Amino acid sequence: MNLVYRALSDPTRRRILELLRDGDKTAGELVKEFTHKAPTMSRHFSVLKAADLIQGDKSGTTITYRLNVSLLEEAMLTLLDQFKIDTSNTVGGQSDD
Amino acid sequence: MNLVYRALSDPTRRRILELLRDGDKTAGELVKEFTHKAPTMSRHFSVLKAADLIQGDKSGTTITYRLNVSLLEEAMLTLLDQFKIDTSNTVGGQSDD
DNA sequence: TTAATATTTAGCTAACTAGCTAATTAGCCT
DNA sequence: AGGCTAATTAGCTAGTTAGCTAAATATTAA
Repeated sequence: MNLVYRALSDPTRRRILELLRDGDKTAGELVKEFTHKAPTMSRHFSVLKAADLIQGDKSGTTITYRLNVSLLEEAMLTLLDQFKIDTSNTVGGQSDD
Repeated sequence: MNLVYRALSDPTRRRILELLRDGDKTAGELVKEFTHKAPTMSRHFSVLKAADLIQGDKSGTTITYRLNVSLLEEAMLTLLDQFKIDTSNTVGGQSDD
């Protein structure tokens, strides 16, 4: 869980996750969306992978990254639960406590 | 918002927030709950204050810290929203855009 | 095998962070 | 004023992190 917090603590990594919400992207496509150099982005990818928030599928020389939606959701909900926050007053939420 | 992520990225600070969920506590009371020295804890308090997650009320020589529940909730919900997570379908849900 | 491309790893630096001790500020009490 | 307590600020160190360039790895194409 700590890896998830660490992963989310960087704005570049949060932006990567947002971009992947709109569909899978290759490492190169993601790099183009930022001003950072490829090696810098690569390390961000591995931090996200370590937290299990994304997953990379290698095909030939390109790696396509995919958001691990369920794990991100789970992480978020665990986070909410940790602070006992009731989501019933938001989009589609239901009370349970 | 970045300050919130930064604040949440440290386990000691998350634990402080959890403790404050159960009621207000003075700086000294919080210090006793950890093995860290007072100055270390004090800096954690100021990080949490900078993110507006807690609030300190000084009365005499003691400072009572209180969780800023609504801001924590808001931060969490903004977080969920950023990743377009629907809290009604919990884990393994469907996409919606 | 050589070249080209996609991506990562290695190795560096500057900036940041969390911990510490010592010193400081501020209020209370006699 | 002087001492006591609560808490913070100052200043240090060790460890971590995010950025870079250069080098390595791996795959495809000629």
